[in-house]
Amino acid sequence: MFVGIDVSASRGLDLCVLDSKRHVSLLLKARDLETLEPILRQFPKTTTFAVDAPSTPSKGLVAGKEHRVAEHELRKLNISLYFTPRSEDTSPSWMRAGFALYQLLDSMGFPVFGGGEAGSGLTIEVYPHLSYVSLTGDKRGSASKVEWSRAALRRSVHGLPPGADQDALDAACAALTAWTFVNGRWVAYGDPVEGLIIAPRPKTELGRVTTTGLNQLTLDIETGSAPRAIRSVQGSSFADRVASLVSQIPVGRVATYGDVARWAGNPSAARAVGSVIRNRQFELPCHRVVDNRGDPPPYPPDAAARLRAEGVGFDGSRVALSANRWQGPR
DNA sequence: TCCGTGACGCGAT
DNA sequence: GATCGCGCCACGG
Repeated sequence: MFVGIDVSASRGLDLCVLDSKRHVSLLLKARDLETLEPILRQFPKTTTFAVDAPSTPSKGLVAGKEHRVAEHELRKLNISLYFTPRSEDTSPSWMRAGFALYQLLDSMGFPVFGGGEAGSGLTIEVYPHLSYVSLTGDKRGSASKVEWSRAALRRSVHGLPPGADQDALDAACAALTAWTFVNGRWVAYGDPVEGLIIAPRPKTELGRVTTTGLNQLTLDIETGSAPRAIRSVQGSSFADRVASLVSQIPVGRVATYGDVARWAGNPSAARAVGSVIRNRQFELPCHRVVDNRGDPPPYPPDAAARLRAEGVGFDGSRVALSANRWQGPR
């Protein structure tokens, strides 16, 4: 289940629920958080929430600026958005309402996604305007904002009431973005420390950051290096990220191709991970990367024996994944 | 460019 | 389970 929430101080909160087929199953407005809370508590643990509001105040990672890394990156792509101040107290009321919402969701067991593995049971920050741009590939032509929004959602969201206003559309857009997140069709902007903004993966390239963005950030997490305002290693390729990740799998642990793909920032590129590893087989501990069922790789020929020697537990000819799977960088 | 190629993953049978 | 089909995607020729 995918829940999008549009936060506004004056007009209240709009909530949209999408099922796995992206059909609107619920669309409502709530006056405030107290009104919404009992409804939120009814969603199952596998729900993914998407909130249209900043998840955290700025921490000053962008040198000399107040706004967050995500806002800095998006502005470079010509997408304007709210600037989040350094302190919660100086934030506008709708932002404070948003912070409270994230806090509530966290207490209910839906923490904010901070990099790493995408999936359900999380809360993501979204920015509907950005999602519309990703979906349509344009920056809104002559159409009015509502028309543009509705058109952007038409192909992807089913059962949207014709009378839906901008806030409702934004909530639906947020829910759709949650769907793309769980289904591996997303990109992230920003820095995990200052909040990641998730958007559907654009059909047309918005800018270089979209493709190199996530992994860079994943690498920053994994190396434990201090977060940088703007990732400096522009050149790091998917292959480099894969190599870096594989080389970090500890002795006695394994990862799946899919795991590596997710950590490298491209959840659906498991297959490509295989080809990258093959190209660099001699420089990597590639016996520690197994497939989804735990079958060891074809190279090196003694992969299984090596894993046993490292203490990895087996179930027949397959690695017992649940007990030996590496949890990933940080 | 464009196109074929896998050390994948998932759902259906 | 075991297989199969099909979608995915970074690479390289």
